[in-house]
Amino acid sequence: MGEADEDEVLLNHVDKYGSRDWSSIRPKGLLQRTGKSCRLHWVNKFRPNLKNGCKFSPDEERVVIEMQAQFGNKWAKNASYLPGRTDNDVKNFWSSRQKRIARILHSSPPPSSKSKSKRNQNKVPCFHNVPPLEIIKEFVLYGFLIKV
DNA sequence: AAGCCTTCCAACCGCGTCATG
DNA sequence: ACATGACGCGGTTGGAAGGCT
Repeated sequence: MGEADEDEVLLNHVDKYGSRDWSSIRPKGLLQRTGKSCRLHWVNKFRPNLKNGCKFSPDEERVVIEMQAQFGNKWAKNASYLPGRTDNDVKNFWSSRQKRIARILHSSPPPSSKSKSKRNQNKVPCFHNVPPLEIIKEFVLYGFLIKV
């Protein structure tokens, strides 16, 4: 079954049974995926009013930063303040932003994130590849974070 | 043109919580 | 009260795509 077919089955199922009945999908033989996997896929791709494929606006970035400062890594909660964004979206956004800041500040990346490519391990972070405006922006945002 | 590097995104995994029997 | 199964969340990983050297 192709990916498009799987999506169609998933959408039909949600249409019929709603977005809370995930465990019955596999037993019914509709899909080989677990209910958990189906739910995640639906939430991240098909949930109504999703902003698919567009980058975070400056306003959205600001909200993420403010909410993260207020609630911490409560991505589902933080995402609830961003219409059309999922917890995964917010989490991914924050994670890549943290890596960028860590690189800019010459500090090592977060220890928990296992570097996926060994070739990056010896690379010294530097400003050379970062556009000046980006550096300023990140420092402004980082300064805001420290202050909060 | 080719290889390297970064970023973005989708998905998996483990754990906590909640509902049900 | 307890066991079990399902859902939801947060951390993490891996691949694709595009930019850079």
